[in-house]
Amino acid sequence: MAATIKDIAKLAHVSIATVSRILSDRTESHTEETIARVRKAAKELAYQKNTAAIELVTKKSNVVAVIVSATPTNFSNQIIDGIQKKAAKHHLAVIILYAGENNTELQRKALQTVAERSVMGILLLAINLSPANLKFLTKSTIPFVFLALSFQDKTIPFIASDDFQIAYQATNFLISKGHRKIGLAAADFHISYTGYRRLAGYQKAMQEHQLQLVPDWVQDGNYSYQSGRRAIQAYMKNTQVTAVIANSDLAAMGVANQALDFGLSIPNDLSIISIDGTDFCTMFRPQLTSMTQSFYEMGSQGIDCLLNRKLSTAAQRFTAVSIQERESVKNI
Amino acid sequence: MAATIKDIAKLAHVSIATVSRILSDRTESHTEETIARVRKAAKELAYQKNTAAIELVTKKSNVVAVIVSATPTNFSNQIIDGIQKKAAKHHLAVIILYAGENNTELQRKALQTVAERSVMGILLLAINLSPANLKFLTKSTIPFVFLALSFQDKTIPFIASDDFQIAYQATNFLISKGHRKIGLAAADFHISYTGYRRLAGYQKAMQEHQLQLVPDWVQDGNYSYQSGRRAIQAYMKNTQVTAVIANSDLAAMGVANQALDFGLSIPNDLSIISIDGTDFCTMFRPQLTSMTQSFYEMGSQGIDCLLNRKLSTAAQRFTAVSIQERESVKNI
DNA sequence: CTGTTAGCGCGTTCAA
DNA sequence: TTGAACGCGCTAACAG
Repeated sequence: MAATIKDIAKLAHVSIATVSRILSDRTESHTEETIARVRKAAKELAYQKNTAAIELVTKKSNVVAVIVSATPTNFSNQIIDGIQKKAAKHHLAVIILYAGENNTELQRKALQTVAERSVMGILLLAINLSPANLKFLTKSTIPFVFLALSFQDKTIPFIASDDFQIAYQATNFLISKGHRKIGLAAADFHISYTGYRRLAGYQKAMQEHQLQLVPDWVQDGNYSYQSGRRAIQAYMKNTQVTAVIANSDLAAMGVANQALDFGLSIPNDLSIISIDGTDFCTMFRPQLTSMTQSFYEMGSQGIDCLLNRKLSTAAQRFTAVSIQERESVKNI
Repeated sequence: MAATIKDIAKLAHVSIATVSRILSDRTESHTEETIARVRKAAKELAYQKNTAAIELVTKKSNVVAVIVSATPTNFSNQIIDGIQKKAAKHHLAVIILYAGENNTELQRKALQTVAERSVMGILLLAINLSPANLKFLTKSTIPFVFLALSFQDKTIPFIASDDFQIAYQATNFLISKGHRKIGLAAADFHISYTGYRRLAGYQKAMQEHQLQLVPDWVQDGNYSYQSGRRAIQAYMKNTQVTAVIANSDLAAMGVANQALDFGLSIPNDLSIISIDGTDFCTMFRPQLTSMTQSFYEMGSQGIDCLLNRKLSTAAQRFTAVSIQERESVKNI
């Protein structure tokens, strides 16, 4: 079977303690000759260290767990990319677990899995934890940070965009283009803090410009493609809206396609600004103007945060958002 | 710190062996009363089992590792979904590791990570392993299966679509619609077995119909959006092609957009059939006709395969492909 | 029905 | 500079 340090010790005629030291690069006080002999033996036996044993004795782990939702978002890849790159720099291994979409059971299972493995930290990508699961997490002593999701609670660490600002700026942008009747589509305004804040940002901008707030212009959803379609289906009874803020790129595509299906032209009949700014914005026609979030940065900072955390500081950070003008918003 | 079975034993006034048995549901020979007492104590201490310790002694693991490439494909989610569902049924935990795109270094690192953890199996999603890494994997005694990628070598287990058939059927479909000048775009025909087989299927179909094989109609690439665009850029010098087979949905979108940018209409001026059939086919306009692969099924069967493998049987299975007619192919 | 004991593979004192 | 011995938390015989 797999070789152990004991085998190496035997082959190299040294003690296991010596092997242990040398293989973990604690070579300060060892003969060049011994070191070489041990290394050679290790290679010969194709030695693979047993992480379970190491973690058992050191009570440490160098893997960070990323929990992602199977949600219809597509920015996860960018975040994971950021996580991956930064983690590699610090010699951390990263494992990813799926937790379904608002599935308490699956969330619990994922949390359980990582807790049993005593990972060094947990990154939660756009995961809306149930209260019970959140409590489980906070009690677990494992450092964690939420990514791409913000909280009102000051004790929960997160790295995300300022959702109020996103919607506020998007609305102002549309207003600056001459729009007065602006829809807000496909977010869970009454469920998540994210949705709540975006609604607030939108309302603030509208009010600051003495613009009418029509309830029907705000269409609930879950950031999905279908949510986007449904928003336009609802607007149809009320074609006054000249521009809509879609709460995800996927939703924006749904909005656009349903509008197209209704015979509307974009952006001539309807302007769209999308929130996220992933690659799909340029792959769709017309190319989607977007409020672009710094997903890569979120992932990268997530690792930093885990590394620096002394188990007490609850860091809450906002990453930059910027507006990318493409083809889906028209000056009217 | 975290409670151990020793703590529970003390609290419940039993031995650690009893605790161990009860907590792992080996309750056959235990008093209802003891069981209750132990369970209560465990709950009280918020006991979390230490997986590292368990794996150390049992030399078993119930986690399967999935290695995915950061490649510009988008079907991974479907495969992972299939893996997840089937794994849950068997009480397996799944962890996912990224291995970059044809990055030997990252591949090695991912392989190393899972080898050190002695997972119970490895699923490789569309990963083109370097020869050295493949050798490392085969020597490791850990069961593995490639997903969405086939091999000529009969000893390498995989579950994938029959790439020859995919291209053969796609080509025949186009021919049945009246097309004679058919392009094949955006695969790595001279690098991967997948590309090689698809090229062969295409050529076979063309030849069977006495159709001309024009080298320029076959455009190399890497399944990416940009590959798709480049193919059309190349065709421009040679506008004879009336239909193209795009080797991925992303590539198909690239093909379509570049054609659009050149002023072509789809499918009037150019028909497109896409290989993959993910959600993007219906989110794109015109909706993409596709050769749809059974990705979910691949993931699901991948777990079965791992479970049934006696470390010797090299299973090679093909999953179904079907053609979904949508809007991007025109009868001429 | 339950307890005792011996490791699993490794890092870490403490001596030598 | 090196080695012997202990223990991390747990399971698996083997007693009783």
